Amino acid sequence: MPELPEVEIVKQSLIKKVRGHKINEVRVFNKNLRFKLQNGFEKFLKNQKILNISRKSKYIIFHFQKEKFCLMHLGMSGTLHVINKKKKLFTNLSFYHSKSLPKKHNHIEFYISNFKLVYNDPRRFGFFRLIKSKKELRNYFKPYEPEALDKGFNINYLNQKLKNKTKNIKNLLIDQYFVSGIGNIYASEILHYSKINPNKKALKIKFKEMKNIVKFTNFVLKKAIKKGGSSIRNFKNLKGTDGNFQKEFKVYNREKQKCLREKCNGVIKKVIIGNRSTFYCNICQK
DNA sequence: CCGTTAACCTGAGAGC
DNA sequence: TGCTCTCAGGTTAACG
Repeated sequence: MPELPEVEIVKQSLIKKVRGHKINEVRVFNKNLRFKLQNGFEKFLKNQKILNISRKSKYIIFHFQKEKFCLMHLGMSGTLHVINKKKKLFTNLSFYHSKSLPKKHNHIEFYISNFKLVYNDPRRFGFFRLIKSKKELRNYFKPYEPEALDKGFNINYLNQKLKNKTKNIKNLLIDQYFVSGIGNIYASEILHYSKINPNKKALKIKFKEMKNIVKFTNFVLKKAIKKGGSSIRNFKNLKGTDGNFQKEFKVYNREKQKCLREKCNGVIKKVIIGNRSTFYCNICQK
């Protein structure tokens, strides 16, 4: 479920909670996630000190000593829960939250200091990947350049790349190999700010519209981070409180409601593009 | 090579 | 209550 802003909030929470700590033990209950956990997963992580946690597009990166890393992708339903050893303190500290400690779908437990970090994922679309060198890390993320917030995602990049693309701009924005970090919610939001119809062919995008895509991608994603991400189901931060950006959606989940653009009398439409729900105003998005 | 579709999974919520 | 149906913030193999 999380897109770049939500993953960023998870990263910030993890830094506060686990940076500098050692992983004492790892227990795996189900290794069949989106991809099967690599052999020796537990052994690789045991006794590793977590030097830092960073984020690239929708990935969390755990940094260990001797240039070892572990990537974590939350897929659609991956959540992390901090559980203190005394059971009564179990529920509050969760990066994603459920009203009580999830009983099902706890697939991995990381024993850290005096608590455990639990990876829960009902749909099992999330995955982990062990990385054994800086070079391997660089290579892994090469196809995901540029990230939406990188300087490389700029007007020149779009100008060069869009002219031979026949597919629609909305599908292109959520294509992680074109630009990484944008998902289904923020693609609709960015295109509304940019006044571009999501069905518009990429090669028909004008120079001025490209400028808007760059500008509003930055604007929307950064504002979403500032607001703590979007909580439309159960996304919570470390303190167990909601993000607030869902209150600022211009189009997402607003089918049949009035367009919020000033002086626009449009009504938000919902269409399916590439199997995903897409929201837009057919008056001000051309 | 490119673009599109279906598949991978489970659970929440709507409608009846 | 309970059944059936649709939908979900992601990724990618397979197809034409």
